[in-house]
Amino acid sequence: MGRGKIEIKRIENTSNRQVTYSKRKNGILKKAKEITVLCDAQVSLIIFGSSGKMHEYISPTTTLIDVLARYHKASGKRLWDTKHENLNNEIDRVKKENDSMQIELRHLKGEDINSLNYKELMALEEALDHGLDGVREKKSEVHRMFMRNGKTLEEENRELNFLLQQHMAVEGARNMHGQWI
Amino acid sequence: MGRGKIEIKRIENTSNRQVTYSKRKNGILKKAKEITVLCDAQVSLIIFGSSGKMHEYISPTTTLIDVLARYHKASGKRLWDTKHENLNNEIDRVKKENDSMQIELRHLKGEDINSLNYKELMALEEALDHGLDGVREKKSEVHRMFMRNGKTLEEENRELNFLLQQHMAVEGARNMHGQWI
DNA sequence: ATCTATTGATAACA
DNA sequence: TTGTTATCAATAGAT
Repeated sequence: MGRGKIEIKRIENTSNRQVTYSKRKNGILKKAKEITVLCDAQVSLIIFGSSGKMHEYISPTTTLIDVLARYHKASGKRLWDTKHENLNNEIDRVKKENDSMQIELRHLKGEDINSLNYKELMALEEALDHGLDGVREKKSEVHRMFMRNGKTLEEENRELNFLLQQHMAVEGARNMHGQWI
Repeated sequence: MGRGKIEIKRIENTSNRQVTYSKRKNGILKKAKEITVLCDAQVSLIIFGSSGKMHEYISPTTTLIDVLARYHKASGKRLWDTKHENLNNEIDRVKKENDSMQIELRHLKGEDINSLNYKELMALEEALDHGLDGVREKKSEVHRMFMRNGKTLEEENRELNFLLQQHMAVEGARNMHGQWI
């Protein structure tokens, strides 16, 4: 329905495609509104263009939620049950991860190790030893850092003391002067 | 667009309304398919006629679920109820738990401990020491158990050997008997 | 965006 | 419903 017939296949020219999208999108929205009014129909229309921008029309006599509820009833297809299920699966997945970490943590703290065999205990000991090495090394590193800083602070302290004494000396002189006048 | 122009308002004649509904419904579905193909669009179209019968079109490149997810993202409107929000909260909660355990685990393994202060490092060292004590104790306990079990096995072995010798003696006697007949 | 020659959709009718 | 067809509406290509 235009200056020439077109085949219904992807329009390769990008700008033509976008223009056609815009025109036809308006056309469909208009048709949706019309059938709503003319025929008491309820329409839910959601369109995403290739740019990703969304356009929608929901008959004013209903809501998307309501349409989806009716869709569910009419088609039997699950919509948010599926969503629901996915969320539950996600929770299960994360909780399992959680549990195994929980167990590993307990083991590293020496708890719940009755069920471990000798080999596992050896591996655990090794892991703890390794961790302890790292922590002790870092600890002494921090300690050294602290000592170095402590030295600096001591020096600063000395300097501040020196300045304070100078200051007090000057103040003392001023006060003496005041007394004399 | 027919033998006469019509106003866009509810068609009062029921059968006319139904005929128009049927034709226009087909028209919109066709348009939806066309824009999908021509313009790489994704369309979700759900129509309920006044009879209550549902018709739908979802672009084959997507699913209704996906469209609804994108709708949620694009419009910010919530489609899923409190239940789903609760599930999402649960996921967040568990994931946070996960993260903190992840961190604790790393610390116990001597990883990512640069950000810890001296006090924290001391606590960590203590925890590791304590864990190591527990593991070593259990290890030696298991070792002792094993040794004791080893002894038991040795005894069993001795018994089995004894039984076997008895058995062989009996079999040998039978065979000898057979030869004699 | 806007303009139109054409094609496409459809209202009335059968 | 389905089909036909005179008309109106949508739109492809051009500006």
